[in-house]
Amino acid sequence: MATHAAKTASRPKGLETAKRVRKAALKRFANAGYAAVSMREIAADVGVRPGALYNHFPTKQDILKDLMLSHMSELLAAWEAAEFPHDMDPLERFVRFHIGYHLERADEVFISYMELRNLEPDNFAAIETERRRYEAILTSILEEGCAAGRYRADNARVATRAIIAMLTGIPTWYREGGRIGKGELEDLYLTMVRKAVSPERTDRQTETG
Amino acid sequence: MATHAAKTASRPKGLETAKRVRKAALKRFANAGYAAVSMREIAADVGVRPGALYNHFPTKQDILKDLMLSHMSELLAAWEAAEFPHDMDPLERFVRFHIGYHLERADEVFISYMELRNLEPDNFAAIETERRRYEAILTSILEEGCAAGRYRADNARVATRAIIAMLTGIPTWYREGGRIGKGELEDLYLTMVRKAVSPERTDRQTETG
DNA sequence: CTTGTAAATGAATGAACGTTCATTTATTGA
DNA sequence: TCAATAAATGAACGTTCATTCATTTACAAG
Repeated sequence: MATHAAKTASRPKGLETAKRVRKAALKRFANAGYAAVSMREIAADVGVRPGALYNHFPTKQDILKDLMLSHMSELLAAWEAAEFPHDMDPLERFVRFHIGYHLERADEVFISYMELRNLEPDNFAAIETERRRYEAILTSILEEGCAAGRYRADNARVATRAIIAMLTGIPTWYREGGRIGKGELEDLYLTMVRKAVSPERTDRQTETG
Repeated sequence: MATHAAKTASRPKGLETAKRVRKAALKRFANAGYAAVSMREIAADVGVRPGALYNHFPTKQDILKDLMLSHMSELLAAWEAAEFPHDMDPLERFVRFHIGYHLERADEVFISYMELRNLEPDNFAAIETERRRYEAILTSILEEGCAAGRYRADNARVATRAIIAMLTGIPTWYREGGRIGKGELEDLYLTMVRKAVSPERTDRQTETG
């Protein structure tokens, strides 16, 4: 019996096509949103007939799942592999890494938090697990820094979300080649993040009132 | 001649129906995304046949435009109308207002930055104008505070975006009735925001390196 | 009580959707 | 060289889509 669908490609040409499908879908999903992109559009980008896509991905949903899952695992792998000057403190490492990676992979990042609701429950849960793993990196950094008295965050989990939201918002407005350079951008955010979790008192306004 | 479409309703029953359409579309768009919601679903929620929707909105796109434009103008109006203790400083006013409003109107807020790409160019431009107006409020607060020496932000426009991204991220994870109360949440973020733009030096790590 | 018209119906439009599949074409290992 | 099968085709599947419109129903003003 010749099973028809869901058989993942294996020969070199097939792997090449699958890669082109991922690339085309990534761009389309990032620009128009998953629900607004048709398999026909992706096929046209790849230069293939719609039916051929099903030699490489069993469903449209699986393309999205593939993109999001591989993004999250590549994000975590990139953090593990990242190299920094030996005297750079952990918070600076995280901020610089996060900004750099999110600017490089803007489409993947965008999809991974815009299209969460288009994931079926199982796929959604898998992504959420990875996301929490990434957040836990920053939470640990903050907690250790607080324990050592270098930082002060009243609630490390909340601070984690605040910082990540702040950094992840960058690609929505920042454009390379504009007024602000990438290094300058990193410095600006690093300063704000450091101050936000600094141990120094700055709430004089409320006490003098 | 009986013109058929795009005639906005006027009688009491029609205004009532239009309101129900907005309400149903708001919930659906927020939960599933504009592109994934059908006019048939909205009509079913309202308790009406699909064709009847066109007595109140000329197209599906106009429903989205209506929701987003009225959200932005209501946001700005709410800021103008907001009342605070007379001795509360402007930054605290903004932070508390923003968090409170965004938690109250989570669906509207969510749509207004998730569905921007589903807006036709004219509608998109109109929304962007309002968004910039809102950002300008915070930028002014920061610039005046910096001039007075109460705050220090190396780049007020960047700080504005950082703070707004940080605050706007709250509704993606915060749930009322959970471990953290709304007042406590506001306090946590207020502390971080104040520190992030505080005039005090906190970059000892880089200097001792 | 009639009349104008707002509002809703019910059925239909053509187009687009994701997916299937018998078939053809291309490539590879034996 | 040839059988096995990966990969792509082209056409079709049933379904759903946003929208149109002639018709009916409901209501408010004269």
